[in-house]
Order: sequence, then C-alpha cells, then structure tokens
Amino acid sequence: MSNNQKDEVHRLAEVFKALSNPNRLHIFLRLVSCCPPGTKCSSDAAIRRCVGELGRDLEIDPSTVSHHLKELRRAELIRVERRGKNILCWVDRETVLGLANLLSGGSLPTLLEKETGSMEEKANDRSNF
Amino acid sequence: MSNNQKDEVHRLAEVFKALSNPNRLHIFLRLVSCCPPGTKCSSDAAIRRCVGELGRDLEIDPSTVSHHLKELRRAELIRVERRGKNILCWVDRETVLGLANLLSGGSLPTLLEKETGSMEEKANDRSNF
DNA sequence: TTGATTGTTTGACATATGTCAAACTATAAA
DNA sequence: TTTATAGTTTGACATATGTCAAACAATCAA
Repeated sequence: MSNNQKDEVHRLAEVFKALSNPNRLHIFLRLVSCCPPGTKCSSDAAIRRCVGELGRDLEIDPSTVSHHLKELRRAELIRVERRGKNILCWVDRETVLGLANLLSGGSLPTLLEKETGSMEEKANDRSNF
Repeated sequence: MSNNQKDEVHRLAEVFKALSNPNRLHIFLRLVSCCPPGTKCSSDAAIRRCVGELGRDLEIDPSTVSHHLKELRRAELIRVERRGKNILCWVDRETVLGLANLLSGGSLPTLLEKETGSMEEKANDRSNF
C-alpha cells in the first residue's frame, strides 16, 4: 500500500472525525440545512450564521463551540469570515459534495484533490480501493 | 430542541465516528470499492471479503481488525455472515447511500428511519436542521 | 476612552479510544 | 480425537478528546 494512499485515507478519516461528535455534528447540520419544508432553494444559497447563534440552545460553553468550529474548519467542512463583531460560518460545498460522491461509489481522489485537479480528470479517475 | 432530534443526531454521529479512524476507514473502503478502473459494475454486486483478507497488509493485529469490524457493524455500515471457517463482510448499501443522500442535501430521517418508513414518506420528509 | 458584545486561547481534568498480547471459541481437516 | 486455521474477547495502557472556567482579544457604541 502506497504512502500516498495512506495519507489520503488519513485525511479522509479526519473529515469523518470532525463529524463524529454529537454537538459538533449538530452545529454542522444547522449549516447544512437549507430550505424550509416544501420550498425550492438555489443550491448556491449558502447559509451563513454567526458563532453565537450556532451554539444557541445546545447547552455548551461558548469556548466549546469555538473549539468545535475550529475542528470543522480544519477539516475544510466549513468556512468562516469576520463580519463586524460577528464571525459568520457556512459549509464548504465542495468538500461535502465530495464526501457524498465518495459514499455513492465515487473514487477517493474526487474528494481529496478538490483544489488541484480538473473536473475531467476527477471524472476519469477510478482508482478505487 | 426535541429529545428525538437529539437522539437522531447522536446516532448519526456514531456512524461518522465509525469512519473516523484511519485503519477502520481503510477496511471500510476496501469493502466499498467495487469495479476496477474503467469497468462497469452492477450496483447490486456486493463485495464480500473475509476478516483476515481485510486486515492483510494493514500491519495491525487480528484482534484489532476484529474490534474495528465490530464498530462498523454496530454503526450498521457493514454486515457479516459466517461461511465455514471464515466470516464474510460486505457493506450495508442502505446506510451508506443514506449518508450520501444526507450530505447531498437530503433530510436526516432518510438515513435514520431506513427500516421503518416507506420510500414515499422519506421523499416527502423535509424536516431539515 | 470606557464599557459592552462576541468570540478565542489556555489550562486542567475526566472519559473515551486504539492498540497489542494472551487466552479463548468455532470450524474444518487429518 | 487431535491439530490447524480463522476469528473473538479480555485486560492493560498510552494517547486523544470533549468540556468547562478563566483570562484574553477584537470590534462597536456611548
């Protein structure tokens, strides 16, 4: 087994680990949620919420929320940006859809090389496990 | 936030946790892999491998492999069955595709109520977070 | 500048996790 | 029955993780 492959699996495991804590997952799901029941929604409409709002009614300390957001950011599952006193968060669609593709039978590099390879290269890459 | 919702998130977090360890994820990916590059493959062709084969060249103790498989089974990501001296493993497609659907923007219950609700009920359920 | 809001960092600690080794169980073959 | 093969369970232990509290930093309003 190549070291490169090991690294790829390791990186992917970190993404899953970021979603493995109930509180952290809850925060993430609030960002993933998009349209209210029955309505259409543009797939480009990114939901952005501030940190305080995300932790609200989860009954955990603000510092813990902050810690969780850092993990999600490290995994590239979300992105953040300061807006005045607040810090806005939204999901990184590319990473999330890459994950979905992998679980649907897509190849691993589709997720991991998201910033380097072209779409065509990704579509033809079938180096599965 | 309802207790029911909390339970659902908790269960989902366990599924992700099962994929959060590099070795365990590697084992899982070997089961997910299906067709060699460039070939078509029936989506119903379940890959089944025995425990020993799965741990091969991962350089971890057989007892550790066994432990990891138990976690994957607990998360309903794989299924197992004894065949003579061996124990065969294959992925639980329903759980995996449910995960993929969730990450593609589907609702949470699609994954979690996989054994109870009908397909139609699932398609109409938009109780997002 | 002072005070109020929002969020982050650090330190501490209890709990969970991954791993191996050794003992054990189940099946098949001789 | 005895032996070999395949996998599981248990015990032990080092490391990682989640959480809170307290101190800190950044921005805005008065």
